Amino acid sequence: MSTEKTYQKSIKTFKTIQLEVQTTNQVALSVDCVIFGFDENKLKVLLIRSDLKKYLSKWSLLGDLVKPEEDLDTAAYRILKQRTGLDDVYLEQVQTFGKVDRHPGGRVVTVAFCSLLNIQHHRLKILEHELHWHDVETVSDLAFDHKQILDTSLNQLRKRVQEHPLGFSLLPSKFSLRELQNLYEAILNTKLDRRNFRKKFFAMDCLVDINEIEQNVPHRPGKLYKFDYNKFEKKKKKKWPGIDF
Amino acid sequence: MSTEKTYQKSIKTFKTIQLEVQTTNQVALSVDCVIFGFDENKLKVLLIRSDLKKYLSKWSLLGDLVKPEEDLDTAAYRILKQRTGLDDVYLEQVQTFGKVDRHPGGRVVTVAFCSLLNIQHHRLKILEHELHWHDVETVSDLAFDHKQILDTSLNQLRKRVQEHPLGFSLLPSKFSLRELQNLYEAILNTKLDRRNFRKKFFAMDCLVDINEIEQNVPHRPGKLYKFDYNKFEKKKKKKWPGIDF
DNA sequence: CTGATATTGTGTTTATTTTACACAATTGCG
DNA sequence: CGCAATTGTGTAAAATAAACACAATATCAG
Repeated sequence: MSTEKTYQKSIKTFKTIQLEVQTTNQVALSVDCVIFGFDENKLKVLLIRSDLKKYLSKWSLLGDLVKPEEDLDTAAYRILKQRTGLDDVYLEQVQTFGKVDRHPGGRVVTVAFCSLLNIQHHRLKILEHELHWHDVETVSDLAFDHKQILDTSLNQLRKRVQEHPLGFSLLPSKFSLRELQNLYEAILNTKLDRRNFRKKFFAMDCLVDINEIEQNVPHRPGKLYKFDYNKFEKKKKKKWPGIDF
Repeated sequence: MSTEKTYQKSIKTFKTIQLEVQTTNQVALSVDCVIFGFDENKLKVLLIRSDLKKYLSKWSLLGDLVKPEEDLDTAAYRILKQRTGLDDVYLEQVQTFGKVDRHPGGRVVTVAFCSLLNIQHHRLKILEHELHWHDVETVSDLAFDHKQILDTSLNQLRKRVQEHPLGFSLLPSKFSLRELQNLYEAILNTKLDRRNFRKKFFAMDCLVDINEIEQNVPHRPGKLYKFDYNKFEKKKKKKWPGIDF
């Protein structure tokens, strides 16, 4: 069942239970997943059409109520699995949004999760629903407070991707350095110096040359690499405390 | 399932759904505050004795259920106000903890907040309750999953304090450079080079010399400074995107 | 009041990291 | 076979971070 439908269901009964809620101090709790992808050199986010009356025709994040016997991250993984068929993706809690009036149907506190996945691997299940990948740079006007949640998640992603090797989840297992750079430029929304970028990653010694090259490019083809997590771990610098204002 | 179908179902099974919503889609939500202080050159955390039977004699964070008409941060501020009498402290959401079995009394999801306050200013109200400041380095064996919450909060504090001028909330408004360095060393649990530390802060141009010196120290007294947030904002470096593995 | 003790205040040198930048080599295509 | 596009490569300059020592000033003990 989609988030919206579940929401609706609980909303229908909201007024009746409101008194009870107030006396028991309980609230509805949901999880919303900000699912990032990378395609056509753009950072994308996966959205679904809201079927809530108030938000008719608006797009929203993928979410659902948390079940009573379900951990938060379990709920997030469940949503990912239901929507994309995937269960081995990167997933991380972002923040919790709990403004009293954030949901038109009543008090629903939501825990936002961020996940990264490779669009190429999961095209199939997407078309079944009213699901679409949206260019993050042009998204606006989402349902609920989902724009705020997206912005927060994107900011966090920008920060974390500079310190942790998250980006590789968004790429095919074989990739060229140009693709890698395009990814970073898309996430950070900036231009990076090509030579320094290459130098940085080669110095990390975490890219394995697999002796293949790009195919069907109208120019000199680049070499393909894969990411070696173990090598990365060994080489990454231990950041010891300084002040970095 | 279509919206219409959902609607019909909710009508037909109204009472069932009402019960279901109440028992399956709602959880208790609490806020726990990790309140850091700084005294005797140690980083401290404010804890209260748990009154839960299962956790008798154990210490726990300061928390309370979120009220149905209360925003999350409002709840956190309320707890701070109740416990310390303070309402102008630094407060930031850390993370949400929602393991199904984290609370022995049933499902309680908790949103952790971190706050920083100056112990000197708030000694008075502390003694009224079973409240104590504990050295963070030696805390262990807290009630619930509060040790995990503390660890997570401390890690986040360590990270943020290196990028933002949070530390000043923990100091008196007038402080010596030695006190400032002791604070950073306590938070980061490390030793810093004194000359480089001073150089760093003076280069930031955010410390105002107030022409006073320490009193009653058995050695050459240091000058006292106060922190100027506006100057800090102007001077802080714009961190432009790089990769920093 | 004098010497012992403790800590402040201060600059320079070296090493490391980051930035800026240009040209030859390889492929596809017409 | 020449044109267009992009890869692959290195070095010099600039900025930042790290290491490090000694004179000045206060309290305290006698």
